[in-house]
This record gives sequence, structure tokens and C-alpha cells, in this order.
Amino acid sequence: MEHIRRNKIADLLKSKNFGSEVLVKGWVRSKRGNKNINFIALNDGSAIHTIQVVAEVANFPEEVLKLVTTGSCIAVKGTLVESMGQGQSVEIQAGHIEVFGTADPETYPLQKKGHSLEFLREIAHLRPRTNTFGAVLRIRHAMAFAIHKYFNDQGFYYIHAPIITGSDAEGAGAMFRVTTLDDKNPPVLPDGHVDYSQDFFGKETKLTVSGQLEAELGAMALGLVYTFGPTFRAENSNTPRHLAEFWMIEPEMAFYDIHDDMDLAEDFLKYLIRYALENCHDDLEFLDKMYDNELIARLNEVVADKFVRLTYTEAVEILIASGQSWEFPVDWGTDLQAEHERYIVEKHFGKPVILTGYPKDIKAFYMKMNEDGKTVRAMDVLFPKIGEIIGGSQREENLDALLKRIHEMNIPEKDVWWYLDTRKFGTAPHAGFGLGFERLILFVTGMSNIRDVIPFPRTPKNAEF
RNA sequence: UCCUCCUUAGCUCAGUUGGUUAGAGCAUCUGACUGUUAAUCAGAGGGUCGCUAGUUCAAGUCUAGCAGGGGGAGCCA
Repeated sequence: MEHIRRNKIADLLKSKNFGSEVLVKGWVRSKRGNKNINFIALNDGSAIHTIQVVAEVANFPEEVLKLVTTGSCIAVKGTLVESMGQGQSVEIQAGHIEVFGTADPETYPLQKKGHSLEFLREIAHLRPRTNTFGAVLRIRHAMAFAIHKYFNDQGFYYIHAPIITGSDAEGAGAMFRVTTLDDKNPPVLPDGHVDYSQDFFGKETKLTVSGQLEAELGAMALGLVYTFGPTFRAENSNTPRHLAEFWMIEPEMAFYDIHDDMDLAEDFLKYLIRYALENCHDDLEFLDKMYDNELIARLNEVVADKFVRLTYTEAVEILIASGQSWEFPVDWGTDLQAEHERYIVEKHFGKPVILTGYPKDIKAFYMKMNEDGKTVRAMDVLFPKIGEIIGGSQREENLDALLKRIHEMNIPEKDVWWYLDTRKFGTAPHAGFGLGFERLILFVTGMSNIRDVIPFPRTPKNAEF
């Protein structure tokens, strides 16, 4: 085939350049027709839509069209024409077809009919070829890009926090061990424990559960920074909202207090959702139609509405005054349960809510204490349908106050000496938050299981692909 | 990890109080059809009923264990 530049299907679908010679390459979604004419729906990933390739049977060797089956990969050279049929405005009159890769119809798992999301999870290596996962993955990309763009435009610097960590003081849950020791015959200490001083790093190491502490180090020099990387939690969580490997965005800002922190979180989320609405229209429309008829309306509402801000104490008062009966009782000092958060966000206000001023005993050691000595300057952004999407706080910048909390919570000082140094040398008020990337994608796509918004989910008992 | 439901053809599912040869739609294959829209019409092939044990004359169906999956909860992002 003569070498001309490949056209992207997304561009051709918008083109009015009828009569021009075009070259498309992509995967066949379906073929139909009769003994005179074949219609091939071709997709190349550039858009959710397929382009219709029209092949006059007489113009092609029988062997070629026989190989054009659902799932096969082909190149088509032909003429872009105005469609004679209903349902599409442009199509390609095929002049030449080259088959790159066949797909045996007897064994190719994807059919030109709908599949359950559960089935597609079992063939995660092929599911990007479906409309749904094409849409989700394009939106996922757009959100990752928009995150970097937002922070860059706001003068933040992207910090690469380490993935392997020797500190387990991050306090965010169970961790995966990283080791090169011989699993059959590891060196042991006299007391029977494994001797990690002989391991690769000379100490016991784990996969990170948060880049926050390192982000704080960056903020104490560069002012405004963020991390965006993979995060690992070895919790045995079996829910549609948890992964063992997920991606997290953690901005950290010098000289921000808790109110600046909330302002940033709200502006950031609205920017991202607006970006999706403006740049992922076709994909969102597909997801809205197929999975969640209120998706686009809900995204528009979140962008338009001001988030409600209230304190934990006020939330507890609302819950008690509601007269609802709860599976878990509401009383000041215990953490809010999913049912409580859902009531506040979905029933009482019907819009995103930022809760602040949590009791110190249910929050992490690094959060700044309020003047009351009972609550900390934490803030959680709660979204309809998915609950907590952001968790953040103003950090304790006072060395003595921080040391007091570390001792209260039995965190070994020697493990966090470097973190404490930031408070010892040129400490500064600062704040930050963490955004679960997949939780954001859940909200933006309207999907209901987090395993369907990451290409290859890692969950308890599943590390396939 | 706890509670609960599910596992039958490639996919989505039906299968009665346990009873002869386990069904349907879609997909696939063959044929028909001069432009189709998840094309249509006709025909055909396709099953270790998740696995293991048990109860019974007889198990897809009942019981137990195990595995995998869904939903809810906890932990959290």
C-alpha cells in the first residue's frame, strides 16, 4: 500500500473534505452487509465513535473480507464521502484493505453486543477495546493532564515522592514489604526475626502509603508543590471504592491555613470537572446514556454550586436533630460513618460538603490543633455517591506541639527525625490535602466500581495482567 | 475481615415439590437478501451445570467445605 499519513478517525468524523483520499487504521467493531456490499464499523481509539467503511464486495478478494471480523485490525485506504445512509454523515468508500491482525470469531471474547462489567474485568487486557473503557480511559487521561495543567498554571511544582519507603510512620494503613531476601532461607536474628540489616536497603522497607510527608519537605523550600503517584495499601478492603494500588494527588502549600486549603480544594475539583465537561463531551454523553442518566447534570451542578462548609460539631447536631435512626449511633467524638456522611451530603444539603474541625483523637498526628484543644484543623470534602474524595488539613508547624502528639501516639521519634527537622529549622504554617485519583474518576465517569476506572486493578486476591 | 446474594453453552439468563435426552435470546458457522445501523430472515453446531465430599433408588436442584464474583459494612483515598 502506498505510504500516506494515517488519518485519525476523530478528525475524519468532523471533516467536510469529501472526495479526499484518506488512510485509517483501527480495530473492527462490527461488519454487516450482503453479498454485494459490506459495512465495517472501525474504531482507532481517537474517539468513542466508529467510522463506517463501505466495501463493495466485488472490489476485494474474498479472502480479505473474510478476515475482516469483529476484533481484527485493518488499514483502509479510500475516499472520504458523504454518507448515503442514515446514522452517520461521513463514511469511507474503501479502495484498499490490508489486514494487520486477524481475530478468530470463534474465540475472540468481545462480541458486538453488550457485556457485563464483571465479565470485562476478567478480560481486562481486551476491555480497552470497548466503548465503555475507551471512554473511561480517555477521561482518565484528560483528568491526569488537567491536574498537571491546573497546578502548573497556579505556580505549583511537581515533586516525585519515593515509592519505596523505610518509614512506617505515614500512619495510613497496612503496607506491602519490599525485599530481595531469599524467601526460603532469609537471614535471621537470634530472636528469630528476619534480619533486615542484610536486606537490599539495609533496613526493612515498604511501598509508600502516602507522599504527604515528603511533599511537606518540598513545600518548605519551593512553597507550592504537589505529588501525583501510585500509592499502596495492604488493607483487606473488598469494596467498590478501594484498591490495593491506586493513584493519589497530594498538594502541599507553605503559608496556607485551613481556609486557604479548602478554597484550593474546591477550586481544584471544580476546575477538573469543568475540564471534563469541556473536553470529554462525547465520552461523557456515552456514559450518561448507558450508565448514569444524571451524570452530566450532576457534574454541572457541582461546578455551579458553592460547596457547603460546616464543622464536625455542626454536622453532629444536624444528624441528631434529623430524628433518623442509625445503625451506628451519632455522638460527639466518634468518626462519622458512611450512613452519616451520606445523609449530610445527599439528603440534607444535596451538594458537596466540606467538613472541618474534627476531634483530635480520630485524626492523624500531624494535624494542627485548634484553640479549643479538642479539635484539629482537618477538612474532608464529601461528594454525593462516593463519599470522601479529599482529606486534608493544616499541618502542625510548632515543634513542641508536634512532638507532644507524636509521643501521645507512640510514633518513634527516630523514624521521623527528618520530618521534625522542618519544624526545627525555619518552620512555616502550611496545609495540604490528598485526592484519590480513582475516586475522582468514579465521580466524573459515573461508573460505580473503582475496578472499572483503572486499567488493571489490584485488589485482594487479584493481581492478574 | 464481617453480613448477604450469586456461580448452568462464548455472553446474558431460565430450569417447578429432587425424576427420562438440561432450554432461550444474543454470539459463532452455513445459506438467503442491491446501503446496512448491536441489520434482517432460515438452518446448524455448541454443556465436566465453579470444585470436592455427602444425603438419596435418583442431584443442575438438598447439605457441608473450598474457590471465585456481586452488593452492603468496616478500614480509608
